[in-house]
Amino acid sequence: MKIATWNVNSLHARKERVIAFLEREKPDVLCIQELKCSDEKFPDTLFQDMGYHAAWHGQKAYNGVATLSRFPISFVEKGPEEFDPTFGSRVLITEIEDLRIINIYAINGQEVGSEAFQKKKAWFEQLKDYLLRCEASHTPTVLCGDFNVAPEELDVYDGMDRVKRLLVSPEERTWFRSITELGFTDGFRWLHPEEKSFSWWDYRELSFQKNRGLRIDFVLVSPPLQESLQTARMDREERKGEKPSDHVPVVVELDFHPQA
DNA sequence: ATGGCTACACCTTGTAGA
Repeated sequence: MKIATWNVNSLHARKERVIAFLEREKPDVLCIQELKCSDEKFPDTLFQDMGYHAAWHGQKAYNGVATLSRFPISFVEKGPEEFDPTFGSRVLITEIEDLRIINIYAINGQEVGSEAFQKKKAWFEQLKDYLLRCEASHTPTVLCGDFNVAPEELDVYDGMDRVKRLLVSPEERTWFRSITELGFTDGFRWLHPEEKSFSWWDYRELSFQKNRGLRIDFVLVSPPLQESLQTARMDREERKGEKPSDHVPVVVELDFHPQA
């Protein structure tokens, strides 16, 4: 199975790129974040015509997550009960046979110590509560999306201005670890323990050209899937050319076949 | 010290992103 996660920063603005990505990579599953699109405007027929089943949890202007799958989706849950609905459309659960896909878009947090930062903390606690309830560690589960945390120094460009501590603060890294400590393996890091490779670059200050990026997008897998990890990479090409998202897809291949 | 890009909305100015 080839599984990709991509924060597209507006599905409408990125439509052509998403189509081209699906045609080029042919992932079995694509988890999309930051749709910035209401449920009514989600282009489900477009994806149907391309051979993808889709589930989506949209919201006007902000947030929004969608999961596309070449396999039929047998279960859909939007923003499980653990999550405060005022935090926006940020979590979408789908099941493909015995495989559970948890597609997430973490709260950004705006500034360390701010009110939004406290919401980010609460959101991670809610995620942990949900993962415990659904016993994610004991079943084949993929937890992927935009975590808005760069968990290790290897995930941060050299010389980052640490006055701006958001995404790299010790607090946020603790929240990230509280999730991985449930038994999840970071697919990219597991396969590439020394590689400094990023999934996001700021639009400003020629950050991509200078490779001043962060790794904040992840495909995490539960223990039953860890040994099935085959390949993982950042689709860096997606940050080039006209109108890119500020994030690139993370693409992971698993030696796993969903079974009823 | 600030703003720097991009996208969206209550759309020429504010908000949020990361």
